[in-house]
Amino acid sequence: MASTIKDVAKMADVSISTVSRVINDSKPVSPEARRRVLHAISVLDYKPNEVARSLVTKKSNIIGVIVSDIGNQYVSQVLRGVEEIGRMYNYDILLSSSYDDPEVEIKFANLFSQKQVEGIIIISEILNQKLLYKLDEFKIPCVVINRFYNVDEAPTVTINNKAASYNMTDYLINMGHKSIGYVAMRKDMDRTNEKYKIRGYRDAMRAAGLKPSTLYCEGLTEADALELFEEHEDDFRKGKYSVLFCSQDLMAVHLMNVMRDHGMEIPEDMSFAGFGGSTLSDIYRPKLTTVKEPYYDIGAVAIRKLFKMLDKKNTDKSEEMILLPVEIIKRQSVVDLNDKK
Amino acid sequence: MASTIKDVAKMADVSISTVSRVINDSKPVSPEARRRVLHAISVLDYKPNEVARSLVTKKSNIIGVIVSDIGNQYVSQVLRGVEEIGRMYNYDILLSSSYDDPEVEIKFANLFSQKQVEGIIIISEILNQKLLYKLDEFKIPCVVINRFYNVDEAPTVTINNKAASYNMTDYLINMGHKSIGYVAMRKDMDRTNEKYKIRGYRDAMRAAGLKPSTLYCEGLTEADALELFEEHEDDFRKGKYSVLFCSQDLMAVHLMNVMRDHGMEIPEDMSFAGFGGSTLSDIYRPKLTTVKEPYYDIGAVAIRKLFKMLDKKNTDKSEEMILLPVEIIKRQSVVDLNDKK
DNA sequence: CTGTTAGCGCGTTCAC
DNA sequence: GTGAACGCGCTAACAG
Repeated sequence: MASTIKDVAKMADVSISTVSRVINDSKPVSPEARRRVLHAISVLDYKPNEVARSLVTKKSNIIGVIVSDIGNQYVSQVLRGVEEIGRMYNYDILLSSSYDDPEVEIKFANLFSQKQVEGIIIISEILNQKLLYKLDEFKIPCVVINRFYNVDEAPTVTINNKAASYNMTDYLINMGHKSIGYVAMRKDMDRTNEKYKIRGYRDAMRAAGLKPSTLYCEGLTEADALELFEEHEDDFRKGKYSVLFCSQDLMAVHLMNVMRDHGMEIPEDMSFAGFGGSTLSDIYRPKLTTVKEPYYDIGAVAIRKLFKMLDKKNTDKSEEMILLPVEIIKRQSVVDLNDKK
Repeated sequence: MASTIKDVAKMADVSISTVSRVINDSKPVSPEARRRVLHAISVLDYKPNEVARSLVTKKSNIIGVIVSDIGNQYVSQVLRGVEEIGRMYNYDILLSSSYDDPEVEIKFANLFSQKQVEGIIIISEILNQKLLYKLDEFKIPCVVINRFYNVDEAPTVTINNKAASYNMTDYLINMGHKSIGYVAMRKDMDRTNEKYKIRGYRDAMRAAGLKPSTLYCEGLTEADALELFEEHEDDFRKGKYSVLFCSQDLMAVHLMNVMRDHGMEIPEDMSFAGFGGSTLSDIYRPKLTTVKEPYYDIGAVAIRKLFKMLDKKNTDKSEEMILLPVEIIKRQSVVDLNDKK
């Protein structure tokens, strides 16, 4: 059995209050007593029981994080930021993967509240209103990180999808491209931030007097890419598009693969731009021009926001949305048509 | 303020003991009393405070996981297994990234022990004897997951690196390759499991009457790959090797990139095999033949082992090593030389 | 400066 | 079957 505050008190021949005082440095203690306590602590290798402490102080120093899937690259990058900043403030992370099941998320919220977490961060693709409602009911502060949805019920950290998409499109135009196709996920349309990305693309095209054209893809698998390719093969061969701007890096890579499999040269026959800034975009050849999302920063900002809410629980009720800047990474997957003139 | 057991007792007009009994189903309670308690619980939306509970039962239902870097693909895949199985047993995961700093790992071990975690899983590249010693001192059960080191001080879950490497080499030989080069990380040699991989390769080569040849690479970056290429360019051009078996997928991919950049055709001029089974290996073209490590299973088995240790703390002191089977994934990066005959 | 006391919320004797 | 009382390990008044 580990030693308790009592053991220390006994050995140092003081009361437990005095021990508590030197541990927390909460009240003045005579040098002599402090010395004896410190000595006893080191001899007994005493470490305060945080559970008992939490019970009385009502501070667990734990943040609950509910993610869709920890195995997801995007999620783990964000989590990195959350974890590191949390650590700076002496907070631990209680982690759970919901696999995007709303009911499971609610179950976790319950569990976490029972474990007395002080706040919760949600990294999820789905929008779980019921969960937010529940958290509000529990009075547990909460910050949402979501690539897809805009949430009004809680502070959210994300990027300005529309501006990012606008800027990338603008860049492509500056590279001399006029026939720019946008590849979007069909299943994510309407309900998600995808629509903001598309809007940015369309706005940029129209501002340049060009005609936007969107292709829809069912999912993120290679098969989905193949399907999209076959559907539009004629257009691709005829050179209807000089570049495809894909709403996700992975889709761009799959499409490049498929086109190559069908004898097209990349980027000569078709330029590509992605969205995300995944490590894959840097490893693949040609290196993919893409919109780099600041994953780490998103996590870091989110937990900082959470701490702020913890501080002044009453005042800062601003359920704002924090938008982080993105970076357009210019690589070889986009050919400069200006050179050809 | 959330309601407590007292509130429930008051409303149900029973003592807190009775409430506790129906919650834990620990002792018989009259149907009538139970009904009233249940009703009060639902009305008050009462949920037991797990912190208070832990304090008295000495069971936190929390497992601490110390990882090198949660942003690492390998780590997050393993964590998935840990998390999911942990959940099945109603355990939560307290997560922290050490970034491979031994001192930080020890700090976490202390923190975790103060938070009364019941066990700890370590997913790290480094071998931290001091940490293991400390955990032993705390009497906190611990399982180690390590791709590189063999640990004797605690149960370890890993794969049979030597056998895996042997089998892959054997496969390459069967594909008609005779001049098989092995690419290893220099910095990981000797101290790590890398040596087992090399041994497997060498044994397989010798068993087939072939001469092993190892090339050393400094690290995992593209620059490292380039350096290795330049160092051995002559050999590569002269066809000294028909295939390179790389100790990590990423290195294989970087090397393929570099060789292509220098005008070589892959896999025509050089076949490639990797180790890891990363998602990248399936996305890259040509798809990479590789040894697929069962990341999820490794995590799942590790936490199961931990639970076993928690069960019968005294009996199961076996500090064994659990080896999981791997799979050789045959893809297009290795050409079949037998066809050419 | 210090020790005594009263809880925090809950599980668990031990009498009734 | 049930409730009163104690204690888990600790912090926070409260007197002194």
